[in-house]
Amino acid sequence: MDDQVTIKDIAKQLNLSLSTVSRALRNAPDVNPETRHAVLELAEALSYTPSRLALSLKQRQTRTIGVIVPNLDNVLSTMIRGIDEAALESGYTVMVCQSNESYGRELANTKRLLESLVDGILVSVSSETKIFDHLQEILKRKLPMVQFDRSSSELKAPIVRVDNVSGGFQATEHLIQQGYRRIAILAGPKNLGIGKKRMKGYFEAHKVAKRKVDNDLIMYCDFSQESGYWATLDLLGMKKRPDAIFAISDRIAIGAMLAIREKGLQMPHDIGLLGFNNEPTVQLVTPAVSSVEMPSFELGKLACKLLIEKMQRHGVIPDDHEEILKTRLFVRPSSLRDSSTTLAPQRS
Amino acid sequence: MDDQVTIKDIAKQLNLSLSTVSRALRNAPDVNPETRHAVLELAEALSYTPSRLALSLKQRQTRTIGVIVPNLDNVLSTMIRGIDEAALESGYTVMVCQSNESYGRELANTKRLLESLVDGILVSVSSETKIFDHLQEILKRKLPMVQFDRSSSELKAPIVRVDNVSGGFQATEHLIQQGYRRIAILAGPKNLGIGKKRMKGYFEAHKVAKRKVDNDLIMYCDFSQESGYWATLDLLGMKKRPDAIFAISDRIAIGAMLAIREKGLQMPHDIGLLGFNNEPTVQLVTPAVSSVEMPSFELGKLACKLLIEKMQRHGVIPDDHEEILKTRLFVRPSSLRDSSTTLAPQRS
DNA sequence: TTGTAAGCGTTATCAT
DNA sequence: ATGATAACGCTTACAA
Repeated sequence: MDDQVTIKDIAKQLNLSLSTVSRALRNAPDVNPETRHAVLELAEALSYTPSRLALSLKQRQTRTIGVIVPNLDNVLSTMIRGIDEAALESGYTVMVCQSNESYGRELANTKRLLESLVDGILVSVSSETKIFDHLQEILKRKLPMVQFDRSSSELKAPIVRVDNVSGGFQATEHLIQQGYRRIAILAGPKNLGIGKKRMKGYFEAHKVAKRKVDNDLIMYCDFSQESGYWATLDLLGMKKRPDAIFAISDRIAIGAMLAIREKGLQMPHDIGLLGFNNEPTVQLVTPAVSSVEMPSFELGKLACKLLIEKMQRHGVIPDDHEEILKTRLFVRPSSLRDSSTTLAPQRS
Repeated sequence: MDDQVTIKDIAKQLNLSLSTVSRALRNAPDVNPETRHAVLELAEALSYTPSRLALSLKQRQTRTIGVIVPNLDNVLSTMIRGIDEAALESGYTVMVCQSNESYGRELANTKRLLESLVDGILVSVSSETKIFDHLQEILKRKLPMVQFDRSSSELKAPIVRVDNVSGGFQATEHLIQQGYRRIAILAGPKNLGIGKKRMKGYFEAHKVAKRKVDNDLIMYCDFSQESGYWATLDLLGMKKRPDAIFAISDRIAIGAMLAIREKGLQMPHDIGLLGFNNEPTVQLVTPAVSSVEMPSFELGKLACKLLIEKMQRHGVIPDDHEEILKTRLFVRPSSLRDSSTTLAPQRS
């Protein structure tokens, strides 16, 4: 196909041995300055590029990190930016595989990464994934792995995530403080850890405020806007409808907003609304929607750094290591009923 | 690091030669069924994974496609999904490098991909990139390359993009039909081809309608929401202010919307607004903003298919090949002043 | 300071 | 039907 320039070509033209050229190229100490100069010059002239393939095969490491994500939404894109940055800083290349929320694709991707001999893997588990065999296989091969954002306790690998319990607590506490009394939660898919944790915070906040939770106000749904919409219509159709809704993602919250609008209810007066992720969109709708922000960029960066540490200093990071980042609540008009409360600082 | 299971291990345990094992594994015709069976069984038991590295080195092809993108925004994420799908269908792996709109990063990424011996490259040029040396280098090495979405005529490589002139035309024509007379354009960065083309459509629509363009209504800006905001404030501060704004991206349009709101003007009555990309956000703001949609998923998929074709059948696709997809206008309340016009079909 | 040769995991060519 | 050997591009003892 393409005639790659190799060390051989340089050696031949300069009447040197392969080893000498190799050494010159890598600035080894024991090589004649003139020789080195000649080699470097010719390499430049031929626009020689070392073959990472050969190098990797030889050294049995690729300096590549595989990333498995369920999609490329706003939050994950930001995390990947963080991952990218950390990887670049340490001279690693990142290979992103996106499973489109499908178990089958995640399986295929994992296989690919395993074959490609990546040096380590960052994974955020697809919401659809219930079987972890393929990821267990990674561990079985002793390939360093770190979970980020969405994680599973079935996998014995370090986790970097936000404190979802605390995030759910912040959200619910705020709603309670605003005088809302029947706070519903749109909790996402029933089996998803992230949802369970945010819901735990929701319960804790109620407990601290000495309030009971009405179990009818707990609604499971998909992660889609559609699903948030339908779940909310259900909620609003109840005889004793909720006076506030905490959605565990902004996407779901937007769906809820559409349903609320359709029913002609006013936010924040008739009903309060609060989401999670603080995506740009929630600032633009009317009224702007309150949301819990997670430090996505930092989270990605940290996860990657942790993985690199794990890769380079084998065994230093225990498998049950958890790195937990704080969330931050952004209060906006959708949940601000009590005018005596001041708005939290907003992003520009 | 990790003790990979190789063909050698299998050969040793079965007292076979490497070649036989290799053949058995690949279902070669001339191998004893019993032998094959034994090999396959042991391979399974040891969870043997072929080394793509060794294979690639041998065959001088990686079955990997490198993708260079300026960022991972909504549009590009969707395109990448399309790319992914096409690649998967043909058994290729995709390696996405995101330059974060920075020339330096794009340079580093290109170098990496070149070293990694990808079989082909899909590139969407960063808006900041003015020097194309690194991409020229790709061509110089005869590495198959296809440009998608944002492209440069300086690069002699096929292009897959939408018809931006026609998109700009659709947008402007619609605004004219709605009775707007002073239509401003937020044209993005001055040197960007995509902006120039959409603006060309803007001029053509005026010409067809036999209207003059007031050059004061042409505003250049960044691709950011911020920039759209400030540019719009400028526009609205003019003595003869525009009565409609066509923004060449939704991000910019949202910025414009914020400025319009701030000035207390009503859409679509006082001023019309229309964006480009049809991102989910524009449907959610009030009023919902009209936008020109480009078929991002299909575009990515097509670009990838074209690249694969170019890789597999060398020389069949000429370097000046252009694949041009149609845009589609979604009319929403932000630009719907004339109530006799019906709304175009919306997405669910 | 430079050269020789073995090896990374695989396949292809030629023998047997 | 199976085996031996060279090769892909590079590094690295060891030797000169």
